[in-house]
Amino acid sequence: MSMQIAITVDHGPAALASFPGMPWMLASSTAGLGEAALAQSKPALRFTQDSPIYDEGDKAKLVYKVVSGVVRTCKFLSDGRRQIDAFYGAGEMFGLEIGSAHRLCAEAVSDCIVIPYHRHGLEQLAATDGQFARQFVSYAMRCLARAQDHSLLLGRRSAVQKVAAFLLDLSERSAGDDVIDLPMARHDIGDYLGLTIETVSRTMTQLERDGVIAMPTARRIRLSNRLALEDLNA
Amino acid sequence: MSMQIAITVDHGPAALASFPGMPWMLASSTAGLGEAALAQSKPALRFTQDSPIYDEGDKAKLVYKVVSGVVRTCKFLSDGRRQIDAFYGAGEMFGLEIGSAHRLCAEAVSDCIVIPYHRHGLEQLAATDGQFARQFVSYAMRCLARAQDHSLLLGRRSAVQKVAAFLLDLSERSAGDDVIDLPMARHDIGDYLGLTIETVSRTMTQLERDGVIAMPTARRIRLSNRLALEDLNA
DNA sequence: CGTCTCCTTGAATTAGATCAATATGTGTGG
DNA sequence: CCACACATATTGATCTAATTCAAGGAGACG
Repeated sequence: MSMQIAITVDHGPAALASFPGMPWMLASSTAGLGEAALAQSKPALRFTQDSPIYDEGDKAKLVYKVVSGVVRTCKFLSDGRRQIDAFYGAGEMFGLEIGSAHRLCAEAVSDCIVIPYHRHGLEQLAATDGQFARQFVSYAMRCLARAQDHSLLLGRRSAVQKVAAFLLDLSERSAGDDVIDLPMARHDIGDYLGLTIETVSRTMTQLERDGVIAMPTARRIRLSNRLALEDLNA
Repeated sequence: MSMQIAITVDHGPAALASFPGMPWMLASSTAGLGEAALAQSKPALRFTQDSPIYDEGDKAKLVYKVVSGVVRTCKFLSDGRRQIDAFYGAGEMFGLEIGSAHRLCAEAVSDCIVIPYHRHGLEQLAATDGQFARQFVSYAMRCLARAQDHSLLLGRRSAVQKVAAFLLDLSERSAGDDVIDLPMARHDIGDYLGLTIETVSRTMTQLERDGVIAMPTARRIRLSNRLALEDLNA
């Protein structure tokens, strides 16, 4: 079911600035100039778990920012298998494209709220505001760095190394907390790491047996031995 | 051996514009404004096969454009294994970073000539010239798209699919020619696709047996049945 | 003509996938 | 609150694609 309800959310400058871990523009620099105009371009949208936000090939007229929840971008193969390209959490942007169409699809991992912006508006703003444009580039380059790291992970690492890196990455994203609440299912983790759910599960129980992590519940992970996790990836 | 000789090459606007398949700026838009200033910032450099251009962690003060030959960017793991992130051919740029240091190392796949530009100069130009800045973003986004495709390839494809996709990509880069002259060794192909040299070799001979490709020599591939190759990836 | 590097091929091994079953929730209606 | 259905997660038993280990070829170059 593709539940998509337009709701009213305060997303003026103040609200935007309050999102934690803001990785991108719209936070500080352009609070005066573009912010207001852009923020009011569209109401926030709510998506229920697993509902599509846009599909591969859809016209890419909007760019999104996550307010709450988690979004995944992915591609499907003809045989139904899926590769998840990235997860996006609160404050992160997704959906920006170089061409006219989306190259990946986006789906709600959990129930989530996102704010859509007109891509055209962003581009115009970037064209007139130099500082904004620089943040634009910076954002793209950071995405690129992430994608490169992901490639390295997928190409030359064992299942344990992949899972370890994934957990460390998640921990880092939640301010380095040792306890992680996984917003996504094993299936998602597998499709992100290029593994099956069974291998993900087995690997995690093995890490638990080795005392490297603890799993109070399937969705809650405690990094009991962060050093050991880091050592796995060298 | 790290052979790196400064040589004099005509790389003024005319020479630059003549590189085929120019994927980036400096070609058309800024021929008047920034081009001349940037082009004269440094003499072209020659690197011999397998010599390093920069290392992971080096200060990223320069950005490079390939004049001739092929360059690879890669990361090394503690166990000595290597993941090649990308290959860059004539006219392509590499070495642009978001932070102060290079996140990958760059090496000459074949003997090659590259032109270094001052990153600072590019950034300044981007700050003053809107059109240049837009091409800058466009370049970063295209790199991102490539990296995402690469992730998909590494995560969820079999050896044959990887090799097939690689050959098709190479062909596309050389204007869709059915005959490809591989500039890189099997080792490089393996490290790019997340496979061993043996698997790359076996896979290619299998493709040859199936009549999908022909290999007059190890480094020359003819795509005899492009359709079959494309079908492999669906 | 030998040496070195790169490529191919073969046999044995293994990490991870697949197939199949059981467990652990989690929400629903009685 | 319990019983049931349904999702998601774990665990076990094979199977297989790709790696690893080990020889041979085939060019390139002095």
